[in-house]
Amino acid sequence: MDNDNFFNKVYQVVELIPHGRVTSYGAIANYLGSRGAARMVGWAMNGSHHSPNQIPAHRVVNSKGLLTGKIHFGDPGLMQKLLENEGIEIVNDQIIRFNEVFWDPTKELNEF
DNA sequence: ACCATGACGTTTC
DNA sequence: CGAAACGCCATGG
Repeated sequence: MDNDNFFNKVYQVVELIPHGRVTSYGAIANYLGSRGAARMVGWAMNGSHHSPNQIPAHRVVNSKGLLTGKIHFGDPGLMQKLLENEGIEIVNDQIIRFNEVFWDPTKELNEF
Protein backbone atom coordinates (compact mmCIF):
# COMPACT_ATOMS: atom_id res chain seq x y z
CA MET A 1 0.00 0.00 0.00
CA ASP A 2 1.52 3.21 -0.97
CA ASN A 3 0.55 6.39 0.70
CA ASP A 4 3.44 8.71 1.20
CA ASN A 5 4.99 8.23 -2.16
CA PHE A 6 5.59 10.74 -4.81
CA PHE A 7 2.32 9.95 -6.50
CA ASN A 8 0.17 10.58 -3.48
CA LYS A 9 1.77 13.97 -2.99
CA VAL A 10 0.95 14.89 -6.52
CA TYR A 11 -2.60 13.72 -6.08
CA GLN A 12 -2.97 15.81 -2.95
CA VAL A 13 -1.69 18.95 -4.60
CA VAL A 14 -3.77 18.45 -7.71
CA GLU A 15 -6.87 17.89 -5.63
CA LEU A 16 -6.07 21.08 -3.75
CA ILE A 17 -6.16 23.10 -6.93
CA PRO A 18 -8.97 25.65 -6.55
CA HIS A 19 -11.80 25.77 -9.01
CA GLY A 20 -10.99 27.82 -12.05
CA ARG A 21 -7.27 27.60 -11.45
CA VAL A 22 -4.52 25.60 -13.08
CA THR A 23 -0.98 24.64 -12.26
CA SER A 24 2.04 23.28 -14.04
CA TYR A 25 3.94 20.04 -13.61
CA GLY A 26 7.11 21.86 -12.71
CA ALA A 27 5.32 23.84 -10.01
CA ILE A 28 4.10 20.68 -8.37
CA ALA A 29 7.45 19.02 -8.76
CA ASN A 30 9.10 22.02 -7.21
CA TYR A 31 6.64 21.92 -4.35
CA LEU A 32 7.49 18.28 -3.79
CA GLY A 33 11.11 19.28 -3.53
CA SER A 34 12.21 17.96 -6.88
CA ARG A 35 12.74 20.64 -9.43
CA GLY A 36 13.29 18.33 -12.35
CA ALA A 37 10.65 15.87 -11.31
CA ALA A 38 8.09 17.44 -13.60
CA ARG A 39 8.03 14.18 -15.52
CA MET A 40 7.10 12.30 -12.39
CA VAL A 41 4.12 14.60 -11.94
CA GLY A 42 2.94 13.69 -15.40
CA TRP A 43 3.63 10.08 -14.56
CA ALA A 44 1.57 10.38 -11.44
CA MET A 45 -1.27 11.80 -13.48
CA ASN A 46 -0.97 8.76 -15.66
CA GLY A 47 -1.76 6.73 -12.58
CA SER A 48 -4.43 9.17 -11.46
CA HIS A 49 -6.94 6.71 -12.81
CA HIS A 50 -5.69 4.35 -10.17
CA SER A 51 -6.39 6.88 -7.47
CA PRO A 52 -9.57 6.24 -5.43
CA ASN A 53 -10.35 9.92 -5.73
CA GLN A 54 -11.04 11.95 -8.82
CA ILE A 55 -7.93 13.81 -9.83
CA PRO A 56 -8.67 17.03 -11.71
CA ALA A 57 -5.77 16.42 -14.01
CA HIS A 58 -7.37 18.80 -16.46
CA ARG A 59 -6.20 21.58 -14.16
CA VAL A 60 -2.62 20.50 -14.64
CA VAL A 61 -0.83 21.76 -17.71
CA ASN A 62 2.73 22.32 -18.72
CA SER A 63 4.66 25.51 -18.04
CA LYS A 64 3.44 26.90 -21.34
CA GLY A 65 -0.18 26.57 -20.30
CA LEU A 66 -0.61 24.06 -23.08
CA LEU A 67 -2.98 21.15 -22.69
CA THR A 68 -0.37 18.57 -23.42
CA GLY A 69 -2.12 15.82 -21.50
CA LYS A 70 -5.54 16.27 -23.04
CA ILE A 71 -4.90 13.18 -25.08
CA HIS A 72 -4.89 11.06 -21.95
CA PHE A 73 -8.40 12.05 -21.02
CA GLY A 74 -9.79 9.48 -23.34
CA ASP A 75 -11.19 12.09 -25.67
CA PRO A 76 -9.20 15.13 -26.74
CA GLY A 77 -11.25 18.27 -26.23
CA LEU A 78 -12.67 17.05 -22.95
CA MET A 79 -9.86 18.70 -21.02
CA GLN A 80 -10.42 22.01 -22.73
CA LYS A 81 -14.12 21.70 -22.19
CA LEU A 82 -13.65 21.14 -18.47
CA LEU A 83 -11.34 24.11 -18.18
CA GLU A 84 -13.67 26.34 -20.14
CA ASN A 85 -16.45 25.15 -17.89
CA GLU A 86 -14.49 26.63 -14.98
CA GLY A 87 -14.15 29.95 -16.69
CA ILE A 88 -10.76 29.40 -18.24
CA GLU A 89 -10.38 30.50 -21.83
CA ILE A 90 -8.47 28.24 -24.14
CA VAL A 91 -7.45 28.82 -27.70
CA ASN A 92 -5.52 26.35 -29.79
CA ASP A 93 -5.10 24.12 -26.72
CA GLN A 94 -3.44 27.00 -24.95
CA ILE A 95 -4.76 28.63 -21.79
CA ILE A 96 -5.49 32.33 -22.09
CA ARG A 97 -4.36 34.53 -19.20
CA PHE A 98 -2.42 31.55 -17.98
CA ASN A 99 -0.57 33.84 -15.61
CA GLU A 100 -3.84 34.85 -13.96
CA VAL A 101 -5.27 31.39 -13.58
CA PHE A 102 -1.93 29.95 -12.63
CA TRP A 103 -1.98 28.45 -9.14
CA ASP A 104 1.40 27.82 -7.60
CA PRO A 105 1.35 25.42 -4.59
CA THR A 106 4.72 26.62 -3.38
CA LYS A 107 3.32 30.11 -3.41
CA GLU A 108 -0.27 29.58 -2.36
CA LEU A 109 0.16 26.68 0.02
CA ASN A 110 3.35 28.06 1.44
CA GLU A 111 2.26 30.16 4.37
CA PHE A 112 4.57 32.81 5.68
C1' DA B 1 21.02 -4.45 -11.63
C1' DC B 2 20.50 -2.24 -16.24
C1' DC B 3 18.00 -0.16 -20.03
C1' DA B 4 13.95 2.18 -21.81
C1' DT B 5 10.11 5.17 -21.29
C1' DG B 6 7.41 9.41 -19.81
C1' DA B 7 0.78 14.09 -19.50
C1' DC B 8 8.18 18.27 -18.45
C1' DG B 9 11.64 21.99 -17.80
C1' DT B 10 15.58 24.62 -18.66
C1' DT B 11 19.52 25.88 -21.32
C1' DT B 12 21.94 26.39 -25.60
C1' DC B 13 22.56 26.81 -30.68
C1' DC C 1 12.06 33.80 -31.77
C1' DG C 2 12.29 28.63 -32.99
C1' DA C 3 14.08 24.07 -32.62
C1' DA C 4 17.07 20.68 -30.52
C1' DA C 5 19.67 18.52 -26.74
C1' DC C 6 20.37 17.54 -22.03
C1' DG C 7 18.79 16.98 -17.41
C1' DC C 8 15.75 15.08 -14.01
C1' DC C 9 13.51 11.42 -11.06
C1' DA C 10 10.57 7.46 -10.74
C1' DT C 11 8.26 3.28 -12.68
C1' DG C 12 8.29 -0.79 -15.63
C1' DG C 13 10.30 -4.65 -18.21
